Amino acid sequence: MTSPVKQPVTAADKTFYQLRLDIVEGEITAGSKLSETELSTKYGVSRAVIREAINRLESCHIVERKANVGARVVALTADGLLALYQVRESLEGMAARLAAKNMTDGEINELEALLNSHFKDVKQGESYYQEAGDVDFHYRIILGSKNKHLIAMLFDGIYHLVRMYRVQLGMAGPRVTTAFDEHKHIVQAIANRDEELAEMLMRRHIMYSKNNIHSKLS
Amino acid sequence: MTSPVKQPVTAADKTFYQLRLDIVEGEITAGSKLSETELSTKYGVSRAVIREAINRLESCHIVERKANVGARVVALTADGLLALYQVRESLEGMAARLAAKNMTDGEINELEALLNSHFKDVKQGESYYQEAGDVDFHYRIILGSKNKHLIAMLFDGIYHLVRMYRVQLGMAGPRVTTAFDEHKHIVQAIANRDEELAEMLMRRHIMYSKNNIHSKLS
DNA sequence: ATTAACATTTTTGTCGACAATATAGCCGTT
DNA sequence: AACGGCTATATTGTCGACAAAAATGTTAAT
Repeated sequence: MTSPVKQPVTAADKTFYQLRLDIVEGEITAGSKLSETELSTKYGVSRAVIREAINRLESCHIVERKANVGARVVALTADGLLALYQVRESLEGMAARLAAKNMTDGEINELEALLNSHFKDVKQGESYYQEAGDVDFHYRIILGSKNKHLIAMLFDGIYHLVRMYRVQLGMAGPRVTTAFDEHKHIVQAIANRDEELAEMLMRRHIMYSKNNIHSKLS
Repeated sequence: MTSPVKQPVTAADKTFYQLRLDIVEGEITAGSKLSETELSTKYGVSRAVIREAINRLESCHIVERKANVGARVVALTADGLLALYQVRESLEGMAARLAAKNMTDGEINELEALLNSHFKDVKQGESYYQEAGDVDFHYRIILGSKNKHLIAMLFDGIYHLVRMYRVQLGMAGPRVTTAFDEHKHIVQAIANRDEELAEMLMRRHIMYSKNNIHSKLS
């Protein structure tokens, strides 16, 4: 299988990834203006590649641009986070449904193995599960949907924005113990090829996550 | 209310809209290669603006680009259409749910009025309902969700692709008579603020549409 | 005849400069 | 002092040219 994370080949690619990283990780602060000339000197490339990178960031809804004025990093608001999670609930719910339909038995076995390894970590009190494990879990289910559009929307769009909120509003990772059980039930539904249940459980899982985060904001 | 269809201001904007139109309407045939120099002479603009237009088309998944090779218009396949409708079912279902929650009473009244005017047209055997009416109906519900991401994904992404399939695979418009009843029930659910039902009916409505189209393909 | 390597040509990627537009500051008027 | 218009300045939009990479065509060797 070809890795879904394609590595940059052109300068505009590299600049795009770097710029996105710097924004998501908060080095370039939310709401700030993106000056093309300034960035071109900072990243050591021409204005043309900066423009292309900014255009792509605009398509991801990470920056907003006004014609003849310039681009700004999006502002982070509670409403924005809510809207994001509404979309995520919808798309990942569908992803779980399609995964129950389209994942191979081998892929499901791998998913179960992944979950077992997480279980051991959680039991030992390790924090590994906190970030990468959760992402990996959702990652595989989304890929398991085998739906190109779904995969692109979530990986290229939603996930970076969600991470941006997580990092910059200083939220902790996913709720470790309870989330693990939810993951377990989702995998069970997928293994049983129960599309309806898989979607429903995934949606509830994300709703819980949303409520958890929303409570920390207000 | 400010119109959600923003008009082009810069040359790159205009070229992007024109190019998208030419592709969706089939003047530039699906699967064909997009030569930057060729297009720049054809549209009478510099290669830079063509490049920007192509980049934006790539973000919409209307063209695919390989680094150092070029861009091609996407190929239309039955699987691709299926994937599209899966996403559409998910997103528009959520849009209906959110519309039931967030639309104002005034907006709902307008929606009902729109449906009534369609009803008269359908009764008189007019074909107005065929295309624009259906689009307008879905349009308003999506806007009624008040969710920025949802609106952008559907309007900028999915809808143009769906139309591209419709036009180029020579499908007729929506199923007039039965679809009308489905629309009516969806509006009823929204007027009753029944989020659950609104989502479910919208999903079924799109599923029927998918099945209708899929049967014509095979 | 097929293949491999090389040279040629075409196409994309990148750059710096110019043109057009918006922003900011200044001046004069009321 | 406040407001309106004007000028200056800075930033974005567009262009043509150069560099780099891939595709094509040609030649030579097996």
